[in-house]
Amino acid sequence: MTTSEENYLKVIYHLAQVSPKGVNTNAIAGMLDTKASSVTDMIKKLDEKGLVSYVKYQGVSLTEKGLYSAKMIVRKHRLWEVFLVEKLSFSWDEVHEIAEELEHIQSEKLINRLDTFLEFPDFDPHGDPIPNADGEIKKMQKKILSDIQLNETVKCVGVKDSSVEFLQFLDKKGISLGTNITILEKESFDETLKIKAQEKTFTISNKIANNLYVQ
Amino acid sequence: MTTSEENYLKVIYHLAQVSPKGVNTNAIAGMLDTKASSVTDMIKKLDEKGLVSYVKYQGVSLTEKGLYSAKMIVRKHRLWEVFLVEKLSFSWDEVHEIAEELEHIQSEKLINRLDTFLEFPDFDPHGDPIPNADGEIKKMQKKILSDIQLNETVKCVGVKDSSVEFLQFLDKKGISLGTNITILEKESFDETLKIKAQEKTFTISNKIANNLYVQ
DNA sequence: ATAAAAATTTAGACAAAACTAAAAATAAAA
DNA sequence: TTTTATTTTTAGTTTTGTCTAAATTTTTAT
Repeated sequence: MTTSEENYLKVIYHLAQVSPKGVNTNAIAGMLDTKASSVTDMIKKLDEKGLVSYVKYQGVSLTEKGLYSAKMIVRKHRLWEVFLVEKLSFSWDEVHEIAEELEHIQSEKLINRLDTFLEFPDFDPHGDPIPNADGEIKKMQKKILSDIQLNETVKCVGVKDSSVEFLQFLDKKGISLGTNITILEKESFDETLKIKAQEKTFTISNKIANNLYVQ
Repeated sequence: MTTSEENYLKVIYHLAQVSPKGVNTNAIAGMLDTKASSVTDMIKKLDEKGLVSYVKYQGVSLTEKGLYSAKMIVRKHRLWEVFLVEKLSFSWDEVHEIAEELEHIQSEKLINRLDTFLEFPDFDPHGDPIPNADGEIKKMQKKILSDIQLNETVKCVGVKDSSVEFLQFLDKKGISLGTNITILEKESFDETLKIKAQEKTFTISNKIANNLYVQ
């Protein structure tokens, strides 16, 4: 499997979480920063290889084989992210880009040894679950910060948006995985929240609160 | 720089160690398992990029820029090999193939962090030197086992041939880096050596003795 | 010194993965 | 239900890195 094919599978996998009944061409093109026509070409190729099932104009979905392959790529990506943060002291906003390259290293033995070395982590540095060697994924029960009641205290367990900008914003506010957050005020007009985290009190927008997973 | 370009640079670097006054097309083709005509094409491209200097029919050599790039690729390859052996418990005959992929991961920060994590090793699992971040290489003084005198005891510090077959042969005999070897007999007719290693006595051919570095 | 052999380069072609522009199919709106 | 807009696909090109076959240069041998 080429790097390009792997990237397509991975993107289809992620998009299928949101739209399980067929991922559309334009969405894939958007994620891969490519053109719809290129997507059509590649999808045909993946269909021939039995990795996706594709009906013209009807969108695309992963076959069982394709789903497993996609999960293995995600597994590799997330395990490498753990390695980068835990062993090489990278911060959580630096690891995605590097893992995008590392996820394409082939050796299955390598990734399983890495898994052992890291002591079989269940979640990556952004709180996303790591599929095991069989493709099984541990679901974490989590809520979005905006759905938490006034005066409740919750623990940050993940981020929905893991862009560099968002992660660096959280760093600036002292919020990382495991940080306790208390809801002090809820402004119903603009959904702004006044919260306390790391002994500091400050206000966050609804956009921020929508992208924080808590427990 | 593409993976393909990097592979050419690396091969030119290795071949230049043996023939410093111009590496020839066919040799490169042989190492890369490709055709001479492809090599010519790529060499022209590398020449235009200022990585090699090339005169038609006269062979190719690395420019300063190309030499540095090549050393950085070798650095990455060998550091990853150390990682695989030291941290992921791979054996020395398994790591080359995987490192061939890992050496193309771009991030300079990654490789320097890895270097730190591994505590700045000077040599890889085959005894080959690891260039530092400036491209400097620590030379190890070493001899070939065939040049050692009768009754001397030496320590294995590297292998000239690091093919899977040779390394597995050494494993079978219990020889690894650091193993002490004593020359018990030298058969002048066929250059065969009777040696003692790991409390066992056995005979090795001249071909074997020529591929073992000792100190 | 010339002929034969070997090495190298050129020319033209191909596959993968992308692109542009145009055509076709589907979805949305009047 | 047409018409319009959007999405998707097709057709034809481009780039990268490779190939084969033919031409050229260099080296070796007679």
